[in-house]
Amino acid sequence: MKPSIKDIAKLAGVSVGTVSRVLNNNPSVRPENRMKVLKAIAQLGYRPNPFARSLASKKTYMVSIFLPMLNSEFYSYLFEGIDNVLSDAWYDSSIYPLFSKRRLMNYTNPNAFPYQSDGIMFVSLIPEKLFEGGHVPTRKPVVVIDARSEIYDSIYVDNIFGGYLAGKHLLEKKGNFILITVSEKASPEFTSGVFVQRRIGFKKAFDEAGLELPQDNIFEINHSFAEAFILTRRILKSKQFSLPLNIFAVSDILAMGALEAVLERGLIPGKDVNIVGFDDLRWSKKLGLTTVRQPIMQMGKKAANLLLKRIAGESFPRREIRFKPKLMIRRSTGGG
Amino acid sequence: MKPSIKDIAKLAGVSVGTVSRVLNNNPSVRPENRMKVLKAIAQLGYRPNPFARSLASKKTYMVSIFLPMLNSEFYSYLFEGIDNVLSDAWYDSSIYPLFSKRRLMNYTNPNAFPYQSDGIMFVSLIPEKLFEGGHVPTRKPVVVIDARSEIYDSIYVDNIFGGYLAGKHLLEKKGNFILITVSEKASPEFTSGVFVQRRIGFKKAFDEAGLELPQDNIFEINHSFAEAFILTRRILKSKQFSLPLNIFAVSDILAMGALEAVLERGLIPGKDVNIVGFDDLRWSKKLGLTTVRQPIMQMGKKAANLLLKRIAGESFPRREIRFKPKLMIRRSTGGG
DNA sequence: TTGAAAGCGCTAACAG
DNA sequence: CTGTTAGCGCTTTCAA
Repeated sequence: MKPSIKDIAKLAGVSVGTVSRVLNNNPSVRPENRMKVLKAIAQLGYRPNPFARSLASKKTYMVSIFLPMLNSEFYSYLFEGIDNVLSDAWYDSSIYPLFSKRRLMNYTNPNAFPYQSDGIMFVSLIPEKLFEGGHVPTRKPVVVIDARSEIYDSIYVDNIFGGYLAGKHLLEKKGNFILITVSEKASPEFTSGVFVQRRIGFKKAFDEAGLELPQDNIFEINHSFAEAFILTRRILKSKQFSLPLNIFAVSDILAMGALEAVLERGLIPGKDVNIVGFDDLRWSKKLGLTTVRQPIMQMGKKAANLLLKRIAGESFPRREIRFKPKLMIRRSTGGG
Repeated sequence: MKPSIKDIAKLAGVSVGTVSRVLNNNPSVRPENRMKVLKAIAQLGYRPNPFARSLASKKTYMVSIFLPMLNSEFYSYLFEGIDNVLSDAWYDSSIYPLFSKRRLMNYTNPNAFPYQSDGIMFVSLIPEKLFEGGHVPTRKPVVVIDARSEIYDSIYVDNIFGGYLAGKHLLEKKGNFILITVSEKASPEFTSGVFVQRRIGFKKAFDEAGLELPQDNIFEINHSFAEAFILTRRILKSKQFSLPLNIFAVSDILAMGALEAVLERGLIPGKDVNIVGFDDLRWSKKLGLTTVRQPIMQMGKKAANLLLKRIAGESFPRREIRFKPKLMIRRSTGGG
């Protein structure tokens, strides 16, 4: 059987109290005893049982991360940022995908597993929309990423401004304007509203220019490369809009789909059709996609640091950190 | 403070033993008492503390899933399958991404968090390569998915056969043959070898046909849409190979990149260039990509069921389940 | 600086 | 069927 703290105490010839103290870096242990304990630990390959530990101490050195889904590069970067700072602080993290009512039900219970962690992160999810009463059913610190919360600390990019940047840039071009966005109506609780905000910003640029974006020029689809591709192909085929065409797709995934359709028709991106995306994923640069960059990894780091502070018990007013996005001009709108 | 089992016992006027019994659906509780307990539970909104529970019972009703990364659609489907059957059995699951030595280090400790779960899954990872000694540092049941293990139960698709199917199909075409594959040398421990196997199968088709695939026709890149795009563009531009060209890309992601490059050059997929991918992700069909289909969700379900059996203590020889992949012929090779 | 002992919240004999 | 009680493996007073 696995050795317990008692075995270590016995082998080291000290009490369990002392072993516990060296385990917790309590300075009041005679160096001599500390050595004995450490030796015994090494000898038996002992590792403390985290559940027992946290049952007694109320600490887990764990952070739980809730995400709406797993299949976007966005979350890889974000996680990388989060994990970097968490690891430095000797925290581990685990991920809980949240994409259905059924899954959500599990997390309605204040004693659900994820809430045993010292801190919780919600990514691209708004707790207020998820739980009745608007609160996450836990007293542990919560920070929200890639979405704005009224109750919890939140870290996100200024999506309205991002949409605005995209609009301003495209409005320098001639031709027809099209917005490809994502319908968030199907399961609004699992959605953060970022797409709506990008759209608002985009429209704002039009307002400023005294122009209007007709309803017919706005297309709502699911968030997938393929749907954007199909849609754009249909648009180009139908000749419903004359060229040049200027497309703002509310994410790089969508922009890529649009770009592919443009290429398929033998049209020239940046000339016949201008395309702007949002995110600046790793491949966007390589594909020459003009896009609105989010500092994804930094957001992750910032969020992790903030959560760590809350866990440490630091008390300060709810913090809301809004990053400024940046327009990256590339070939898909005739840039470098 | 949160109510504990004692509070329930007191309020219901029974002992903690009885409360525990109703919590665990032990039939030997008088219905009358059961009702009292249930009522008290509802009244105080009581939920048992999972750590205390598992400390005493050695059970967690949790499964830990290790993945190499998060950004592929493949894992979404797989997780969906897994989660379906796990949820039915009242199990919850959490995900631990494994992509760096540093992260791996955490999981070298037999008392690490993920190993407190009742069962462990490794996806696209080979435990034998990950841990010294070749064993996962736990006695909990382990099942391996999307990779073959010599020690643990494993569920995967016959990648060699899949590659073979792709080869056979392409060999019906005229012209030059190209293989786009993924280099797994950079961090071999975090890799399962599926790409190598697909390549082996592909070569086998050539062997059978008495043909050879020259080294110059094989390209190794990272697993990304963009790299496949860039590579294919370069190949097409250089005119190093005359058309028609027949490309097998070892994943749909890569195949998509290749397809995009083909379109960009104004060439016709299925005529000038034939492309075959691997996976059959959701959008592959929409894009008309010929590909080798893996029954991803079924694999997830199968794996979860197997793990559940192991958790239940069923003892049977190590099981190895190999699914047969299926070729889906579409426009990218001139199909429907 | 240390050991003894009382929990943390629960399960699982055991006796009745 | 039920109450009592001894743990699970650890932390944290409290004295000494």
